[in-house]
Amino acid sequence: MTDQNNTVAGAAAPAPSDFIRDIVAADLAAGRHTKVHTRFPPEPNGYLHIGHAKSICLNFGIAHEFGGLCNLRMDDTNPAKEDVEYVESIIQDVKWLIGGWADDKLGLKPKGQMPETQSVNGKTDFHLAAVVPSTLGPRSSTPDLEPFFASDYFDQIFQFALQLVRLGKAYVCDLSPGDTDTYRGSPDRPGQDSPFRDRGVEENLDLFLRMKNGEFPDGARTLRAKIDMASPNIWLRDPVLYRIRHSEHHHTGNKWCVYPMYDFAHCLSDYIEGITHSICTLEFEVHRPLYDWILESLHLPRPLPHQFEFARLSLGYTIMSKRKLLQLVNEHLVTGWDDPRLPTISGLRRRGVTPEALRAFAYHIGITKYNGLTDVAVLEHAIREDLNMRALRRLAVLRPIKVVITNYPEGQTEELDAVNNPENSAAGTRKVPFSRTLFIEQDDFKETPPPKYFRLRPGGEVRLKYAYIIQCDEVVKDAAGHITELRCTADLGSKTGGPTASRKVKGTIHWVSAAHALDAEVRLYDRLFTVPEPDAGGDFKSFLNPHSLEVVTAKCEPSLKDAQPTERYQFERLGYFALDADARPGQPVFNRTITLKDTWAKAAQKT
RNA sequence: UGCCCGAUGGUGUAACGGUAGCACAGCAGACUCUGGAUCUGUUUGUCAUGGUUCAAAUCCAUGUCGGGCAGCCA
Repeated sequence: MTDQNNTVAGAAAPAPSDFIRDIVAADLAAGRHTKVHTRFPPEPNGYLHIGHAKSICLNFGIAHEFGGLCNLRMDDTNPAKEDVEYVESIIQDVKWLIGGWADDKLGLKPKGQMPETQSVNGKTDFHLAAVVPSTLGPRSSTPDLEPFFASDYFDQIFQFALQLVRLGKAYVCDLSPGDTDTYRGSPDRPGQDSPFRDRGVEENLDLFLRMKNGEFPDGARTLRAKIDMASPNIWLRDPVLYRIRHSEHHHTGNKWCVYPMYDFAHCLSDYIEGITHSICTLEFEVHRPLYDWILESLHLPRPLPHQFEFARLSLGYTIMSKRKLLQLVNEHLVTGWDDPRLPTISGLRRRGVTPEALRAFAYHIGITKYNGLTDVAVLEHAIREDLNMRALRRLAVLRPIKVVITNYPEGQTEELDAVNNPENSAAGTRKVPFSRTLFIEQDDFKETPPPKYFRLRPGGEVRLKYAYIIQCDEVVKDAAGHITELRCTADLGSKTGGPTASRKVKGTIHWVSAAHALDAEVRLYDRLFTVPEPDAGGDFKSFLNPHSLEVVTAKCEPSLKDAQPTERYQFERLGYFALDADARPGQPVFNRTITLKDTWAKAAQKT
């Protein structure tokens, strides 16, 4: 059943529609499944990025819209590349992204729970059902839950391999890695049968067991499916199912020295968990015949999962390859996996992007089989739209220049009312202190302004937001000719509610009272790369933007001393900012999540 | 020169044989104590050629272009 009232980000948006959801709807309508069950199966060999976010939103979105479940599963069949650090980050990122939206669709399992052996239609079968955190009772009686791990199924997968051998559909091959390559042929040339292809079942069984028992060194033998070495599909040319790896696994320790390959483990993991729709990216399309072959060869008693593929996300001016992201991290070209310049979920979170914005983005880009390049502007729009509604407005000056209001009494201070969020009157107002000496933005004054510039200029007027209209009388410079101070007079009647308050002045600028200003470190981020497709060719690192981070000390209105990490701020006329994890009491650090749209900057640039 | 997949404005997507729509971007204007937000208007598109049909973005054929596949990675 579809639920048309479901929305993506909690915002009023229609339920998404795409070819995969159409298939799910049709399968449900035709009674092929009574309940959808998807899964999100990352390999814990890196942090999740926004491309994974697309997949998470798809898989959990389907579970959400069709009343199903989505299992979180670690696809951990390669001990060499995986680590618990990644497992933990993945759990955190998934929970954060689906929080408040699809928490009740997150399929987990009791900690340590393994698949159960059951009998279905007289056949031995393995199954591991999902548990959803929110469906559990009081906390005291709830078991600890954890994600699924493909490595928890190594026993069952091994049994399935044995079964395949008994059926004469798999054999132990002694070919070296190099020879295996040679025998495989090439895309336009058929392969050759391995000389070990016709080993008897008993010999295969014996050898495979001995592989498992550690009798052979790494790479000495493999277990291979017996399909067709002449198949036009490379993946059907007797693919390797198991390889020998004497190495410790982050989840199973030293229990195993043979590990199943992705193709063998994945379809069986899907089956064990009762997955109905196994959704992955396009590069696995050619693997689908193998996925089906394995499952069908085993004559399994329960309904089989089916694989569907969609195009992975490519986003302008960034990279999505986990290998390359790892390289940036390892070579300290960024501060870590959660560097706010990275497209990782943890980086975006640290930057101040909300899960709602990411979900809205995922909704807007859609799901297809076309490999396109998504304009970053789509992401930026989703972030701005979300932050505009929730951010508290504050006054902060990033690059200060001193202004003295010469007709304002020395030592006097007044508290002016400022609106917290014009999009939401419930956010209320706050007081902002005003005094004789202020800071304004350097950009808001031009000694020789360009055409259509309507900020402050010598002899010109501008409104100070929430305060007075001021006129610039004098520009004070140091010996080197740098402007050190602007001396201005205020129209003392122009304060909000005052007699001349309604005077029309073209420009309104932000300001901070010097005596009351709070210093804050502000990190200004720009795109990490200088070209739209850093991945397209050449050394991606040569396209790194040398100006992707600029750190300034800003002058902030005093209320910002109480800034909260969960809160989002708009520094008026500048952009959206969030408190960074590096902030300490009395030493705020803000990340600029994104600038405000700046049509003036664009117009000024054109000339 | 094998197999698989794809192609709709600048970008991303919808239209499921019957008026080519939406979003972003762009442009123009209105409004504004944020050159923000909001509102209005607007430029631009079915890869090509045939065929089927009263009717084709949609079905068929051929071609062109793009992506993927030769890890004991996932």
